[in-house]
Amino acid sequence: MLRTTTCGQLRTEHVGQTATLCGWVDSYRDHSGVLFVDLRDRYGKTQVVFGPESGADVQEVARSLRSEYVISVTGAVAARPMGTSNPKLATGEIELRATRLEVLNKSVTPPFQPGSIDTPNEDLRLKYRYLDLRRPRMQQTLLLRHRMIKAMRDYFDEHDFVEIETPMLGRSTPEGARDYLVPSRVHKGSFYALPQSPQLYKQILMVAGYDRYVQVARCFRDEDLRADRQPEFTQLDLEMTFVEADDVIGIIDGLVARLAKQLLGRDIPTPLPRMTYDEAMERFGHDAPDLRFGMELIDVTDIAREAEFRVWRGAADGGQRVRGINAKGAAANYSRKGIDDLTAWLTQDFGVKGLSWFKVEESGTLASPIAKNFAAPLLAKIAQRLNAEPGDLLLFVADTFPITCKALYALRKRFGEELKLYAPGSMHCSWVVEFPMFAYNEEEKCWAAMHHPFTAPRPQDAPLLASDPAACRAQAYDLVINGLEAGGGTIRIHDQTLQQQVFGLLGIDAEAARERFGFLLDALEFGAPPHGGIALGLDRWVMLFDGLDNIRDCIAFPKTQKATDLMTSAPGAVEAKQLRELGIKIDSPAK
RNA sequence: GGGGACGUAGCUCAAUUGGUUAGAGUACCGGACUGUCGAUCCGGUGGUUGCGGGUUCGAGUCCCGUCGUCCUCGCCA
Repeated sequence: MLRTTTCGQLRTEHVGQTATLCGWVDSYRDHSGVLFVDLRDRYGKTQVVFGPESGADVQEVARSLRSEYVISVTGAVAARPMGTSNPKLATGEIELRATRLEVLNKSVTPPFQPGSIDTPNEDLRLKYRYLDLRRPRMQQTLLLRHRMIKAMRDYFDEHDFVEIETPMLGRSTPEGARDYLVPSRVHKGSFYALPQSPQLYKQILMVAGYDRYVQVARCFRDEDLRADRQPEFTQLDLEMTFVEADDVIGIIDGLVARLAKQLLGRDIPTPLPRMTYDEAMERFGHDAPDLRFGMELIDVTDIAREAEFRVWRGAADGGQRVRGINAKGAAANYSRKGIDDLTAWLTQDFGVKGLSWFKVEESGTLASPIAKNFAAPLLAKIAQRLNAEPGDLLLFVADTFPITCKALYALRKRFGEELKLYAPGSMHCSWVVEFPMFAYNEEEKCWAAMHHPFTAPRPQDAPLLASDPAACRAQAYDLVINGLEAGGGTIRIHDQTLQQQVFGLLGIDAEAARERFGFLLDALEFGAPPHGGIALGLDRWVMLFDGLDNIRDCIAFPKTQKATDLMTSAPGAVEAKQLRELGIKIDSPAK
């Protein structure tokens, strides 16, 4: 070992000992007669002192040290002189009085300093990721990530889960997200697909009798990125045999409580609350509601039917909905212009035709350009329904149910942030259950699976498959943390006949089903047990547990929004020879 | 594919309504300093304002295009 101690280790109890530290020069302060160097490694920072007793030679080398030089220092651990301890450092009571100094490696002047307070722009951080990852904040996150994965593995091991790896090179399935494809050299013109999730393999493992499977699984989806979406991400994937939805939910409840306690020192009572999909859409307009604050969606369609206001009345009479939210005390926060901006945003992003609004005046009356279109008793009804108080801002959308959901969900989310309706560190976990089996695809004029085609309907809803697919509910459950889908799973179909019926509804005929999932259908015929599972979005969990607002900060080497890696410049061109071997011709050459 | 924000010194930012030689902090270089810890003090280097066009007497500022980063809609079973 080149060191005896890390930079986060020494305390007053070590005073008098000799220690050798290695690390990066975080900062240096040259006072001529005495020099200070803060030495950093991932364990912390220790102040190293080069005084007269260090010797002229050592002092001279110390004077040449610059940011990010890698050095090894030996010296005596000493208590700092009275009044010079630094409470900001864990090692702030002591310092290392250097007697030996070796520069292990120099550094060119870094484009930004890992020890600096301000964070550089993200493109720079990504290009020099090795410098960015030296920042204590990043190290904290990656260490939390490690501890989380470790705790998860321990937890599942205690519950008899077996970790089994599944292939990265699989076959493409047209359902779901766009696949990342890998060309086959041996079979020219054929492609592997990187897994979107190990879904089919884990089901096969249940058929194979492994009873409880878990995997930290890398998954790939070639879709456009978001703050909480990367093309390459990690799932904590699991599957269980002889279980019902409650069993899977119960296991995850236990995991959530364990991790919150172990990683955050926080008590989360279980069982976690549950809400049906229908209730979530009605009360919050979304299947992953942020329950850290209220501001629920309120329906006023019945009131709209009596209104003079044509926009409302027309919508209500036409079978659409009029719903709104009460932004408590926000009337003063949003000027006429501010509300116009909200309207423009909702029009652009969600296709609403307009935004109706009222400000509640001191007298309790509703003020708005559209107020004249409402008889006084109706205004009173609206005020009462929304629990309006002076200073409140009431906003309404009159449109189809899906559009009112999207627009009001977005408004509610935005108000939650802008009006600071929840404490910064707060965390709320819950389940949304009883998802519909199918969503009708208007463009393709066909049913699509809400989760995936292997999801089992609730037993009591199985007859609806034939009569009313829209009403058929799945044995599906999503874990929601702070308004983010943190995981989702289902009980699977283990019966061949039922599976065929669902394929039929999805427009997958027998031949196509055999072509794509023949191996699974075969497996279902060989004594497939009832089974179900869930996949947790591990990157998102880290993000939520660490109070971050984007997934890139939870991943050591993430991609940009255009799915490139600024450090390695991936993706890049390949040699013509490589393409020839694969039998691939490029249509439009890369720039 | 659509909408939006941003791009100025190595870095973080400023620059009035289009108007003189584009500034500050920090980093970097040199000097001073024996207890600092975001050290301090003195001096200095550092700029094709992302790139390309255009409008104008004059463009960091306005317009068009393009590249990059981010946010977002579509998309993400």
